[in-house]
Formats: sequence, C-alpha cells, structure tokens
Amino acid sequence: MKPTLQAVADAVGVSRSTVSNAYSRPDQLSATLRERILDAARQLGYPGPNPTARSLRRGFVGSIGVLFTSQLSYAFTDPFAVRFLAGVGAAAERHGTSMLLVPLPPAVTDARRAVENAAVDGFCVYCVADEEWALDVIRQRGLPFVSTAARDDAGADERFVGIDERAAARSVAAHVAGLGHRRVALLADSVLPDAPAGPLTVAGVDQVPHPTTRGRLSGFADAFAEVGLDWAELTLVNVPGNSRPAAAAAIAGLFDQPAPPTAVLAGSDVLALGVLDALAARPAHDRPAVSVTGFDDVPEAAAAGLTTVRQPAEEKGRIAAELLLDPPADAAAGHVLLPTALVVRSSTGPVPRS
Amino acid sequence: MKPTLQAVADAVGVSRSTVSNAYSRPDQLSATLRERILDAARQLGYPGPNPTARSLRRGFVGSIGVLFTSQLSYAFTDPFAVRFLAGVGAAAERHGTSMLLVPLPPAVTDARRAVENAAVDGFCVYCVADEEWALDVIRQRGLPFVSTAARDDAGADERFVGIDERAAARSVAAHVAGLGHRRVALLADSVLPDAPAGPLTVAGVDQVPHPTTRGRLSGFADAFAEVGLDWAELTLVNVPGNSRPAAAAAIAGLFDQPAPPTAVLAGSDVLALGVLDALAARPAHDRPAVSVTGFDDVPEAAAAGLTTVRQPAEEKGRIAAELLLDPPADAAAGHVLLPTALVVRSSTGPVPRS
DNA sequence: GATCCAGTCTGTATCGATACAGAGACTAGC
DNA sequence: GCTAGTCTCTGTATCGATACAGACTGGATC
Repeated sequence: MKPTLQAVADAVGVSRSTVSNAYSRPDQLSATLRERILDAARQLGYPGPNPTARSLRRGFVGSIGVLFTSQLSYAFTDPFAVRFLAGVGAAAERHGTSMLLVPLPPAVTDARRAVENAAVDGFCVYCVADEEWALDVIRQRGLPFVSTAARDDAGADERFVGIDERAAARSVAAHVAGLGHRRVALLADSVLPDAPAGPLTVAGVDQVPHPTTRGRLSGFADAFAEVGLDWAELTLVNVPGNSRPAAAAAIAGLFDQPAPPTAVLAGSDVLALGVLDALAARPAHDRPAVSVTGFDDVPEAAAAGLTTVRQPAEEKGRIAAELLLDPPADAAAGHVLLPTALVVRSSTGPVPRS
Repeated sequence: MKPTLQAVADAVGVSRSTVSNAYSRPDQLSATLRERILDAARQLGYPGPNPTARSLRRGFVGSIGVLFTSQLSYAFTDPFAVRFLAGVGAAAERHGTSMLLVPLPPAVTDARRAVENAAVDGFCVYCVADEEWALDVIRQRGLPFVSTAARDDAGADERFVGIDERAAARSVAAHVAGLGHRRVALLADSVLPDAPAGPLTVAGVDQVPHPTTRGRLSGFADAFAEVGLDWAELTLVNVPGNSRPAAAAAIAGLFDQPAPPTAVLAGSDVLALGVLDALAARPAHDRPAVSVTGFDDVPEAAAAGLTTVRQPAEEKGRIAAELLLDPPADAAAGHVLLPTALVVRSSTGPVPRS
C-alpha cells in the first residue's frame, strides 16, 4: 500500500496539517521543515496528496467535462468537433484544468448515470442531438455549463456560445437561389428521430426537433421563400448520422429521378462532402452538374472546393471553456454569438441549361 | 447547498447505508423501499452520490488519463494523434470509462504536479518527446500505464503497444534507395532538444535521444547503408515541432543548394506534407522533382499521394486503452507490436536524370 | 513588564460517500 | 419447536486529505 500523508507526518514527527501545508501552502511553514518533510516523503515513496481526497475536501475537482450527446468516438470523426475540442483544450491549458471526455452509453438511463457520475466542475455541452435530458442532469447536480446550441427554453442565466444558425444558413441558400437554382434538395442529419435515410416529407420546418438542424433548415427555407419557393417544394433528405458515407447513401438515388435537384444544400460540410463522394462515384458521363454547399468550413472543405458557411470552430470551443472557467460577471456577456461568413468556392455554379 | 445522502436518509427515516444501496446495490433492499428512497431523493433534489466521495471510498475513479508529453492543443492538430484518441475513446466507451486529457504546463515541475494531481486509474502515455519524468511520476503514484514508444529501460512488466519503428522506416527507405536516390535528406522532429530548424550534424544516430525518432532514423540509415551510403553522407534536417509549416520552413533552403537532395524522407506524414507544401510554394519552373515519403499514413496522406508507412493509428489507441483497462494475465501479452505496411503512392519516383 | 504581532505548527471537525460485519424478522425443513 | 438460511436493513469504521481556529514562541514596541 502506498503511504498516506499521515505516514509522512508520523515519520517526520509533525501533524498531518503541516505535511498538507508543505504541499499546498508552502508559506505556512518554515522552508527547512518543508524540506525535511518533502525529503521524508520522497524516502517513503509518498506520491503526493491523493487527488480524489483533495477534491472531496476542497470541493472542486479541477477538470471540466465535455459532453457529446452521441458516441464519444463520433467526436473524433467529425472534423468540426475535433476543432472544437482543440479550442476547449487550449482554454483548459491556459487555466491548468483537465478535460474529461465522458462517453455516453446508448440507453438514456445509463447515459444519465454517466453524467451524474462524472467528476467535474462543469460541462461544455456540444450538442449533436437532443440533449435536454443531459442539461437536466447537470442542472440537478448544480454544476455550471455552457451549451453550444441555442435552445428554446434556455434560462437567461445560462451560458451559451454559438452562431445565428438561421441567418448563416440563409446566406448560403441565398447564394444558391441567386444562381438560379429552383430544384433544390436540403440534406440534414437526423431530421426526425429514427427517420429512414432518404427523402422525407415534413409538414413544416418547425416540426424538426433538433434546434440546430431546425435553425439551418429554416434559414435555407427563408432564402427560397424569398424567390417564391415554398417549403413543400423543397426536397428534404434525411441522413441518419453525420458522416460522409451516410450522406452519400442517402442522396445517391435522388439523381436518377425524373427531375433531379440541381443543387443540394447540406446541413454540414461532412454531409456535403458525402454528396460530392456520391457524385464522384458515378461514371463521368453520367455525373450531373449539381451545386453542393456545406456548413462549418472544416479544413477538408477548402481542398474539396466546397462552398460553405464558415463558423469559427476552435474559437467556439475556446470561448465555451472560457465562459465556463471564467464566467463573466455580466449575464449578457455569457451569451456569445460568433460571426459567420459565406465562403464561395467551386462546388456551386449557375443552373446548367440543358 | 445540495442535499447529501444523509439528508435523503433522514427524510425517509432509514440509514445512510440503505440510501447508498438504493443507488449502487439495488439488490440489497426491497424494491418498494428503493422506490420510496428515490422518490424522496427526487423531491429533495438530491443529485445522486457525489462522484468524488464515491471515488475516494471505492478506491478507483472510473477514468483513465491520456498524457501527451507536449501541449495538449497539439494533440488535436496532429491527425495521427486524433486517430489515436479516437481509438482510446472507442475502448473507453466499451468499458464505460471516461478519458481525462491532462494538459502539461511547460515547466517540468508544474507538469509533474499536473500528473500527480490527475484523478485517474491509469494512463495511456502518448509519447511526443522525452517522457521519462512522466513515467516516473506515474510509477511513483503506483498507477498502471501503457506507453506507446519503445523505451530502453522498459521493465518487463510494463505494458506497451507500438510498432517496430526501425523495420518500418527501413522499408520505406529501401523503396527510395531502390529507386536510385543517393542524395537524400532525412527530416525529423526534435532530433536534438533545442536544436535549430534546418540541417544538423549528428555524429551518429545513437546520439538522438527520443527513441521513436531514433528508431525511424536508424531504419532509414539501415536501408541506405545497404546500398553503401554512410550516415555521414545523409543530410539530417531538424524540425522543431511536428507541423507542416515548421517542416516547410526547415526544408525550404535545401533545394537551392549546389547538390540538392533528390529525396526527402520525413519522420512523419505531417512533416512530409510540409515538404510538399514547400515544394508547391515554388514557381512551377523552379520546382525540383523530389521524392518525398512520410510515416503513419494519416488520412490526408492518401489525398496528397504521399508514399508512406502505414501504422494503424486507431488500433494503437484502442489497444493501449484495452491493455490498461483489461490487463492480460500473461505479461508477454502486454507487449503488443502492430503491423506496418509500405504504401507506395505518387510522391516517390526514380531519380530524374539531368 | 505588559502588549502586540508575525511566524509556525497542532488538533479537531469535516468533505460525502461505501464496505463490511452483524442484527432482526421471516420462511423452511425436519 | 429448534436450527438454518434468506432478506432487509443498520451501525461503525474508513477512504485521504484540507480548513480553520487556536496554541506556542520569540522578538519588537511602548
């Protein structure tokens, strides 16, 4: 068994408090005694104060949780999520805080338990799907958190960092509409829970549960409404999961229909890249000239020439962690909207006249 | 203040133990009492057992640390590290364990403290630079760990997952040597601590402190020795930090020298991609036909047509975590060598005759 | 010579749970 | 009717530290 602080105290002949002070409050004892204590500790093989015991007594842990409301392994697959993590990491580094990545089991009961059991001082919640239950647990625990998806029921005091999803989506859709496209497909991840891959009819965009997806789809719809296109005239395509192959599979059939879309607006770059994959997979002579747009501007987008909306991924993570670790006194400052920018590249062009 | 387990016990009129059991050992009490307890807990707003207190009493935490002996933010920049993390994450997910990413302050004393204070049950050590001090701290704490770099002084009982760096490097170098290249530059990260960027003279490859770098350089040297080229005849180029821009900057000047290298063997794909960047940055008419090889086969390498050595990144992370979380009874099984494969793409070719 | 003070160190209470032995109550078996 | 065994639940000890109030020492101050 590893020696405890008590053992060191006994060896030196001082009280536990003094040994504790030798580690945590060097100004509370003389330098010589401190040296004697540290020497004895070294000799005994004392590894220093037990982090868990220390956390218990102190009342804080020194690490923040990052919650992906999805498989943890997904987080490392999505380049946007990776940049976000990098941002969180940079802020954590600055604050001398660790990051705890908590994998969530598929069953909600187990997932709740996982969030309840995480030894952290707060959470950055990266929203992939509906995360209301997770926020409930966190509130219940009385822990601070920062979320990255606008929610309908957000309390005024809840911290948030994100973008104006709707306006950003509108900007890229307006670009596409401006190019003359009127047969348009909108591609999004998990439009409705458990919906199958492929075209999907949804009465109105307000039926879409996930706020981020809803926001982006609304923005797309806004831009086309302005050129006289109804929601019902847009083709909505569901992708179960934000991945290139899933997107490619979901979109593939669409191009063989009678009046195929001339433009595909994807809810993320990953999905858009999947669409490009699907197109590239067709023989050159049978490859329709489709305009494709993404969302996020991940590193891969530039290489693929993807027209997209840029949002600062790393910044988002960094600010999320900063809001958590160093909360602004002013509640309004806890609500950060980041700028976005339309990035036009080669993946969009005018409607081919055929 | 949040209510404690005691408060719930008092409210229901049972002992603390029983409430504890209601959460952690449901089979130890009747279903009806358990329901009463959980109801009361809900009513009081009891958030469930405090994770820290539970860890202290139980003697384990339920999370593993991932240690990058470099800036944490670096980890998210290096695509190989990200794949490694994904693998660790997948294994952690399977075991219901969290991952703690511990940022290390630049000063070694502070870094030691950070490792001492991490509340984890063990470490996966991803070796970027010299990490002996970190392993010392972990040993001192009596925690299990898995390292990913072969070390000279590894105890027989210490777990490890990695590749035969030397043999793998040799395979790609043999390919280059086979193409006839004899004016060759070897590019590596942090060949010597604090060495400047650019060509560097090192008496022998055994002078290189970092085992991974040394292993790869040795492999390169092996292959060229076989075709009669001495270590001294190879140009060694140091890059301070494993990044594309750093590599580009370190190599840039080399191509303007009297007898420029016809091949550059990089110690990692990231460095190799940096070399390609440096070449691409030159005007087309002044762009030497240089063969470039990498190491790792990160996702970006395929797109760039980079000849490289593949090592299974995700697998490495997954196995590292598995070895930690589910240690094999047999000590020998704790030492895993992964397969590697030479991947020849378009970035290498025969020496241009001119 | 009393007072004050800064500098050191100690002792006790506490952080919030879980482990484990064991006490009662009840059912079974013979 | 007695022993054994099963279910529930309780009580005490313990995990390993830190906080905080206070005790002691030895000068400096007036």
